Amino acid sequence: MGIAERKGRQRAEREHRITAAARLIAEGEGWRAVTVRRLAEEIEYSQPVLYSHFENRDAIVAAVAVEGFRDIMIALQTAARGSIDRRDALENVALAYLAFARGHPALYEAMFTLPTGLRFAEPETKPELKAAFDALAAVVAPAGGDVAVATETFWATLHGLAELERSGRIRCGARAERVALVVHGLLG
Amino acid sequence: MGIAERKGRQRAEREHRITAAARLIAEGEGWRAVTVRRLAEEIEYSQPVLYSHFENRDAIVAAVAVEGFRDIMIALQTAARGSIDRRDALENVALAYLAFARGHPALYEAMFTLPTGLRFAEPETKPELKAAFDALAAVVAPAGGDVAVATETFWATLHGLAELERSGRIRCGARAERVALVVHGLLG
DNA sequence: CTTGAAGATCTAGCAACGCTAGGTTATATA
DNA sequence: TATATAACCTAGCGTTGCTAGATCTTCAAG
Repeated sequence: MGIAERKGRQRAEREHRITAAARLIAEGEGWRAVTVRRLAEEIEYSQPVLYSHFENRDAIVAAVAVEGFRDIMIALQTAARGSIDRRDALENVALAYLAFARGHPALYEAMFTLPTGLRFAEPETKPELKAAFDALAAVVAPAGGDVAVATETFWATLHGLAELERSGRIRCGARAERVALVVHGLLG
Repeated sequence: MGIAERKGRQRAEREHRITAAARLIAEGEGWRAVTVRRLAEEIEYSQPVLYSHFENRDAIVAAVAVEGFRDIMIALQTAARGSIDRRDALENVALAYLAFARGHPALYEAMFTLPTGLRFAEPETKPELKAAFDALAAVVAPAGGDVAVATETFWATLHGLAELERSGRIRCGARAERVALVVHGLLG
């Protein structure tokens, strides 16, 4: 009776094709180009099929965002692993964070600025979000003091830098200096 | 021949009524409720009239955003003026910034996350944006070091804190601790 | 005062959007 | 082979941003 399993697998694969298409289109033409009609055409099904996978368009964006949190966690952990000391780790993680935001702007937009209903610090918080936060906390932790507060502040700084860089409101050329300043503030 | 002036004044006033209506609706029901039809109804003109004032809907959002930069500049200057020393000034300005974002979420959204084409550090940068940046720089400046870099970093941190608070991703209860940490990092 | 050009405004409509009701086809079970 | 169920599609509703073309108003020249 593996027939139900097969159906389940096919369904999951189709769902993945939806988010993959959304991500691809968004990265190439912006989220405005990601319409339900376009996605339906892309996966070669009619529109109502999408609504059997996701409650609405925002839920599709949210699904992509969750994928993004998985990706950024890996990027941050990799950056942390290849570091020699604490200062180096903080700097590498910060630069990796900014590089991620710059390298996948549409993905980052889904994660932070588009209206997905993703929450933190709540019962139904997705494990992917928690894991990404922990990846940051692991680098901040050795400072002593309140780790949660320090991690939140570090994260906010990185997010702000990423956003203001993306919107062209701070000079991209001064990135290294700003990161150095942030790391100095955290260590001093 | 004050007739042309009168027409100009009336036009300017009508334009202001558009942005005022947009701001009001956005603050009350979110930017999704701010449609061109709705605004037209609000000012009691037909839709095409709006397009004689603004190129498209985004330009209306951008106009509101510019108003927002004027407002936040005033808020920051006021906070700075009522401070006794540098540490106090930094803390007051930071808290005022976060309070502004929290108090006018739709306005702040227009300023930072909605797709207006507002740029900084470019020839056509609006004076309102520059002034708001300078209001921050004035508090950061006495630190020594590269003022521009320090201001950009301070601003990014505040923006990140505002955004992550708004989206419920960091605990609002720990706001004061985070601000204290930021100020400490800047002074140390 | 009339007339005609210029400007201001509106009506009506296009294409595209998110989303859904209801009918149709395919599939598994009896 | 018949039937119930699941899967899927067609067609359409209401709304959106935006615009072409018609209409009405204003003002200067004859």
